[in-house]
Amino acid sequence: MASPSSSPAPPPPESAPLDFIRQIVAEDLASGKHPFVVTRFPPEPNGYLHIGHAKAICLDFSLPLEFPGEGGRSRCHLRMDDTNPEKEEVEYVESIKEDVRWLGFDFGGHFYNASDYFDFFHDCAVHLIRTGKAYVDFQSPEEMKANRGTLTEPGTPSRWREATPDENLAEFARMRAGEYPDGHCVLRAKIDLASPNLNLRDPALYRIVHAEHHHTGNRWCIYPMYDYAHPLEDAKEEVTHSLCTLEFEAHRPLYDWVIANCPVPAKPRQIEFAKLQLTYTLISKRNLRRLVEDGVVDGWDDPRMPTLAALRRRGFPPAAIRAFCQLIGITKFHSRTDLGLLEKCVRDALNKSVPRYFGVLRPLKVTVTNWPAGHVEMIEAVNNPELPELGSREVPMSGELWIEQDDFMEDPPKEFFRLGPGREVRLRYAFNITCTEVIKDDQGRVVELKATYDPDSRHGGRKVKGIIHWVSAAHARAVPVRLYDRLWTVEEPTGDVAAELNPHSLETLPAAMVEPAVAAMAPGDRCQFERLGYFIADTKDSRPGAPVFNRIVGLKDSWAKVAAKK
RNA sequence: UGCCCCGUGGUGUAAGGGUAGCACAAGAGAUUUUGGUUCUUUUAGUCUUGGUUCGAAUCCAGGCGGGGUAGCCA
Repeated sequence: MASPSSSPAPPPPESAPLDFIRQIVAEDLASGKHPFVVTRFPPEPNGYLHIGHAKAICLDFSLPLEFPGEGGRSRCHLRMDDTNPEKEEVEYVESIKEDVRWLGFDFGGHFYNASDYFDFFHDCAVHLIRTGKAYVDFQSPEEMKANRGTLTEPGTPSRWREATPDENLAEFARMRAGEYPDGHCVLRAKIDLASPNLNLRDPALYRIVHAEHHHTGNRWCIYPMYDYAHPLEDAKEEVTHSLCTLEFEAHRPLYDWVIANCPVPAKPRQIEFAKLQLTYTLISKRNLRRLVEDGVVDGWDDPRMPTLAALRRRGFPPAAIRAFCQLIGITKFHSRTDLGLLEKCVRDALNKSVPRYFGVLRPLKVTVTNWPAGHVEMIEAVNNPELPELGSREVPMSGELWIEQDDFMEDPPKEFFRLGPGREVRLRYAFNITCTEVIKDDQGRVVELKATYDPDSRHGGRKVKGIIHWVSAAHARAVPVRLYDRLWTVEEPTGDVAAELNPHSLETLPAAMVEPAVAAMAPGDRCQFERLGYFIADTKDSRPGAPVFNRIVGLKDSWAKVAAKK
């Protein structure tokens, strides 16, 4: 399938100051604590990756590029954290791989599944039981919760807490053998029921789940909990720096406890950073799932979604997302980044890479009354003023044109530089025209303009302030265009669809008029429609010779700002 | 309510005892056959109160504010 081009992440510039995580990594390398670094990106295959994951991916995968270490052995693993058979599906695994590759990162042969370590987890559990550090608890979930205590009071021990290692070993074997139904008992760590950190009040290590696992099938009916499995996964892979988001901070003592009490080949260090939040955007998987299931959007890859699949389809270049992630930095405090910064990164990437064409979104007919009947003139137009090597093309010009409705005002203010009755503007790369007549329909709507052109203005002519784009009506091709806007109307959406959803997040224009060259664009091709914005031929809905366009992002529009002030 | 983490221009972030810097946004101007791009420029900040120090955004204490945390989710 055609997919908007990807490009590998280049080695990063060595100018930016180091964030606190990079400082730690640099120190660990300098001190000789580690000869090279190993990181990992460990998504749970239960949904699609989103822009928040991109922040983590860029961090995890950039570190080995920035700190190659001894013999260039630094690396980043891609690992499916698939310890919950009830939530995970194999189809997500492929989309996750695709998204990581699309972002420009290479995990080489370092693709792993936590479920490949199930035997190891089991052996460690047996070790914990033997050393008296874990026990099988038959309390119901409700009892366990009640006996966990409160924020101010310690928990009370389960009556199974003092069972002997042999008894626990036997019970754990029964759990594993499938002798008990779901929820009948759990394996718990024996740590400290009075700990001020609730995570240390004898946390569950294993639960019984009789469910088929997408990767291990029916081999297991007990599954490890995140807090137990994750440190073991990291240690197994000899990860040096295990980076995760802030909500796992309180879990770190448990992470360290597992590492300290199990026979592991390495001692990874967990470091937490703040997850990404964006204005006008809801990122959490739970919310995205709801939008999809409720039909608010048209699937996980609806271009209004913040999933990587959607951003790809929307036309965001991976390099822009990488640049964005580098710009926002890594910290430990909660913040919310301006969505405009992401869009700015997208514009920057596209400005310097993509050809320009003429396209008229909302066409208004202009008849040039003094144009020689039937005459067609080929006009040379530059493909990208930033990239002279992209050359130029010829655009046909005739006496009947489409221009943008927004480029005409019947009663324009003085700061409006475009067309109005009696006003003169330049048709970009072509001629100056002067509006001589405004034709309206029964309801008083402007339906056509008549104008005269200045034949001497082919390569200059009178200097005018307004320059507009245009398309020859006889040569124009009609294409569907979708204009996307932010999904939410408030800076910090809560997910209240009725109150906060942007009713104009998608506007579909069935027939925009574009110059002939545009019709030849292949799915995934991007361009700028001059003066309007950047567009991509949709990879899903385009047909050969009949592209359907998505607006990636609009151009900066300083006229809109002036107009808004009035 | 306990414990833990965190507070720097509007926003995102540097500086980790010695000139508060950068980017985005906003404003002004220049250039421009895209009201784009580019360039110049202006505005604007260390939560608070004490303490240590010749000197504190930085170290210490209290306060205030924000966040996390009591799944057999991750």
